[in-house]
Amino acid sequence: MNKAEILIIDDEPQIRKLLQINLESNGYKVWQAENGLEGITMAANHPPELILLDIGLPDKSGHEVLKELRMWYGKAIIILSVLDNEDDVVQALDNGATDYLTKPFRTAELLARIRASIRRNETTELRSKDEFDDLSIDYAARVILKNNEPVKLTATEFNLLALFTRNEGRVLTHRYLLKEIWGVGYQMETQYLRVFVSALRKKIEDNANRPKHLITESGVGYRFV
Amino acid sequence: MNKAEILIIDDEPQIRKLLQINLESNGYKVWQAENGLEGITMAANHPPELILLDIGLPDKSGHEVLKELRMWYGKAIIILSVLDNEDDVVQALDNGATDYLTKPFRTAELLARIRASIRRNETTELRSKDEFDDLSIDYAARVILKNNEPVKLTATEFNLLALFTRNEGRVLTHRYLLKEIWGVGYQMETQYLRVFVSALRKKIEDNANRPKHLITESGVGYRFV
DNA sequence: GCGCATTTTTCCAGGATTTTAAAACGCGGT
DNA sequence: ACCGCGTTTTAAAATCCTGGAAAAATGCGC
Repeated sequence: MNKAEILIIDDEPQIRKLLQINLESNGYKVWQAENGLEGITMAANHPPELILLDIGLPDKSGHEVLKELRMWYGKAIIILSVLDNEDDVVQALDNGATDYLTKPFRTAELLARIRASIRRNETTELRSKDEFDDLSIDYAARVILKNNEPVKLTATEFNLLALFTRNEGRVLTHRYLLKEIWGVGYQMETQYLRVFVSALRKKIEDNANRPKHLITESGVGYRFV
Repeated sequence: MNKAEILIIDDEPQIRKLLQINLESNGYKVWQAENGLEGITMAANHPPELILLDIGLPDKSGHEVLKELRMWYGKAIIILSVLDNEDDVVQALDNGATDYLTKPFRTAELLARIRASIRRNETTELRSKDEFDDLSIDYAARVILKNNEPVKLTATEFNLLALFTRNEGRVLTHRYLLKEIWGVGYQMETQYLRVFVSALRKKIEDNANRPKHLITESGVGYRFV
């Protein structure tokens, strides 16, 4: 088998070095980033088979990085952390981490967990970019182009649109959209959706009164076409 | 969503009880087996969404059970063990275990790892669709195609049609249809059905006067063919 | 603390869907 | 051919849902 590529995102050079030696001697190709932003960029330019992510990064919390990666990166992300806090573990796993290991970790176990994660990769495939007619969306860079012109969206607007484009053609119910963007507990706040869908239509539709992308399914939800 | 089913294979009754209480209070349906053989049989007769497997079983070593299960069982298997032996972890993961937790485990973490594992199960599942002659229905996307052209249905119309297609060939009584779509208390409102069946026929039949899909069973109900 | 961008609330008009009511139809029996 | 009965169709009224505008609250960077 040819070398699987692994990206390490960790601010401690010693840890990176240690991981690099272990991984390379087991036939992996290793890339390194020393903070979250760099890691996201590298992953976007050259998506690896697996990401090892330290949760205690200097620029962004590892949880933030994890969430951003998970918007478009479908393969394995293993969290490494000095924290053995149960809340962190739960939060990371619920944000889409594949596994969570506490430092110091046992090398053979880490390698086995890496093998297990890569083995299960094949099924999931997410794109980091999408094109729809006059729209293009880059999930990693969080950039939208309409007729090749950049469109400025707020954070919530982008998240909502990304959720739609990831589910092209499907009806997404009000409950589902609210749960995904605002979290459980907001599932009754349908007025939020109206406001934000309306804002999105103004920005991405040729004619917001006659939307061709964001279609309302009365009584159910919305659909992106 | 309906309850995911989890099978516990563990010889210690206290552990099974503890797991059962935790899992059931989190909305899972729990099955139990007290040894490897029984576990394999139960999993074969009624494949669960996830298996919790103790590695220290009396009849076979848990590693054996794991290998046998993996010959045909594709979904998540989480290993629970009192052993914190690195070799056991590595062996289990390399034999196809989804995860490995050491007893005593933290409950919230176990639940999070279960959620993560079940989530991965789902992504590999196919989208539920049905095809009937000139009609195709995608339940998740809420899309109907007639001769490959999308047909616009209102929420109630779609729900009603989906109920019919899920029960192809069967006569559904007026009472049953009304209960499923409008709820108990509407079982006398046969008018509603007549109005909506008529609307559906206009949209999905070639000739609404001579329906080939939505057949009237006079005095009883309707049948989808 | 101030100013700006964004998110959360509120309100109401207009639109779409569901409900209600009534008329038209089809079919078997006489 | 006519009647009766259940079904289908139509169209109105009632209800519910959505979109727009804009004020209030919040968060964020300086």
